[in-house]
Amino acid sequence: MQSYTEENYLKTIYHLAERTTNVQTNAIAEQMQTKPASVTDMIKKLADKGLVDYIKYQGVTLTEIGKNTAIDIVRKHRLWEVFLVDKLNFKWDEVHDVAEELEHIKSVELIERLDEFLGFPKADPHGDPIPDKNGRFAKTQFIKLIELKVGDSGTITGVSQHSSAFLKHLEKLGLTLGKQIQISDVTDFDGSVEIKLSDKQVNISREVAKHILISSNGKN
Amino acid sequence: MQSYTEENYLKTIYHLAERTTNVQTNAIAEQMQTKPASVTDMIKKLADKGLVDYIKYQGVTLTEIGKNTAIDIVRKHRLWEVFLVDKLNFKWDEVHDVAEELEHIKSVELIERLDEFLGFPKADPHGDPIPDKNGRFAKTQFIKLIELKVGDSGTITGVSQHSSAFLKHLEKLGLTLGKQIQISDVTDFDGSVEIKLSDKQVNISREVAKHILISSNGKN
DNA sequence: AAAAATTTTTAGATTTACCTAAAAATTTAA
DNA sequence: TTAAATTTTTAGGTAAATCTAAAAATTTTT
Ligand SMILES: [Mn+2]
Ligand SMILES: [Mn+2]
Ligand SMILES: [Mn+2]
Ligand SMILES: [Mn+2]
Repeated sequence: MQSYTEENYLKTIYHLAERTTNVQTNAIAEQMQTKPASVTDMIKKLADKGLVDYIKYQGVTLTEIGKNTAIDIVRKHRLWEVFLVDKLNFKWDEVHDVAEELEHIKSVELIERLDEFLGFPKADPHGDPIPDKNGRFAKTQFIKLIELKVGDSGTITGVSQHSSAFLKHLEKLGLTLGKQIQISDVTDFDGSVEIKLSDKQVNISREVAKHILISSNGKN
Repeated sequence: MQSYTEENYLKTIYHLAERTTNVQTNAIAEQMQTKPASVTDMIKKLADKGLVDYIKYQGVTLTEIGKNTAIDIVRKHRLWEVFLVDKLNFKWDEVHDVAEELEHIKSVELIERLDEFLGFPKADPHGDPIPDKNGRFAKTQFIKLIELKVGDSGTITGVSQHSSAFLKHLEKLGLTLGKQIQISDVTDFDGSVEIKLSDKQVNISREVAKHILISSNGKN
C-alpha cells in the first residue's frame, strides 16, 4: 500500500517517462513543486519498496510494479474526470484538480463500478486514453496540429496542455474534441494558423497549435 | 483549511456530542482508535485554531465554526453513501469505509453538484439525515424498536449501528428501511422480539432490537 | 583536459501525527 | 474524608515528508 505522496511521485515519474527515457531528479522536483533534495529522499524510499530502479546520479525508471501502480492511478484520475463531466456537468477545464484528489481513493470495487456506470469510456474529457482494469490501453497516434500543412484535415482528438486558461480559450474558439478541422493557411509573419471549421474560420497562435492533437484524415 | 486528521477528530467529537454533553478525551481516543495522549495533543491544536473550546480536564465542545465544519463532513459522507448505493449499486453494508475516504475531498462545487445529481436526498442509506448546504437538517424523532410494546406498529426508518455484520443480518431478515412492522410478541425468557412484517414473521434478539429505529404510527 | 556550470546527493533541521511511561488531577468508593 | 481507581496531561521520542545549505558527481564549455 502506498501513501498519497508516494502515489503522486509514481504518477509524475510515469508521465515524465512518456517523454524522456531517463527521468531526472530536477524534472520530478519541478513537476511535484518540491525541492530536488526531497525527491532524492523519496526516490530512495520508492527504490527500497521495489517501485523504481535507481542508480545514484543516473535518474529513475519505474519497475513493472511501479508502472502498474502508476497506470492504475492514471486510470482512476481519468475515470473520475469523465464522471465529473458526464454526470455532474463540469466543464473540461474544471475537473483536473478535483480528480487529483479523487484518484487516491482506495477501493478496487469503487473504480470497477464507476467504470461500468460510465459505460466503460475509452478516453477522458481531454482525449487521453483510459486504461482498462488490467492496465491496458491503445497507444493513441496523434499528430500535433502545428505539424499539419495547408490543406491537411483531421479531427481534434486531444490536447497536450490541461491548464484551465488554455482549455477555456479552445472552448471559446469552438475547438473542442471531435471537431473536424482543415488548415486553410499558415501566416508567414508569426506562424499562426488559420483553421477552417464546419461553420467558421478561426486563427490560432503557434503556441496554441502546438498543444492541439489531431487524428489525421491523411494529407489532402 | 483542516487536515484529513483534524476533520476526523471534529467529526468524532460531533458524533460523541450527540449522545453526551461533555466529550471526554478517552471517548475520543477509543472512537479514533488512538491513545488519549494523542487526543490531548490534537485537542490543543484544534483549540488553538478556534474549532473547539477546551479547559484542561473538562472535556471539549465544538465552537460554532468547529460544529459547522463537522456537519459539512457528515453531509459529504452521507451524500457519497447515497451515490454509492443509488448509482453504483453498492449494498448499504458496503458503503461506509469508502465514504470515510470520500468525505475528505475538498470541493464545494463537487458536493453541490453531487447533491443535485442525487436529487437532493434527505436521508442516507441508513436513514440518517443529510444536512443541506447550510448545515440544516430535520432532527428526526426515532424510537428504538426495543421500546415498543406488543401491538405497536411503525416503519423502519433508521439503524443506530452501521457494522456490516449487523446490516447484513437485517437484510437477511427482510428488515430494511421503509418496511412496515408490528410487534406481535416479546419473549419473557430472553427478551427477544417477535415482529410481524407484511408477508412474514421474524424473531430478533434484544441486542438487534436496540439498534433498529422506528418512526412510530402511534400506539395500537 | 581543465574550468565552469549544472545536477544530484548528503547532512542536519522542522513539522505533523503518533507513541510510551510517568505524573497530576479528578472522580468514586470505602 | 481519606484511599483507590480512573481519567487526563506532560515529558520525551519516533517516523514520514519536507526544507536549506553545503558537498560531491556529472556534464558542458572553453
Ligand atoms: Mn487531469
Ligand atoms: Mn484528463
Ligand atoms: Mn457511514
Ligand atoms: Mn450512513
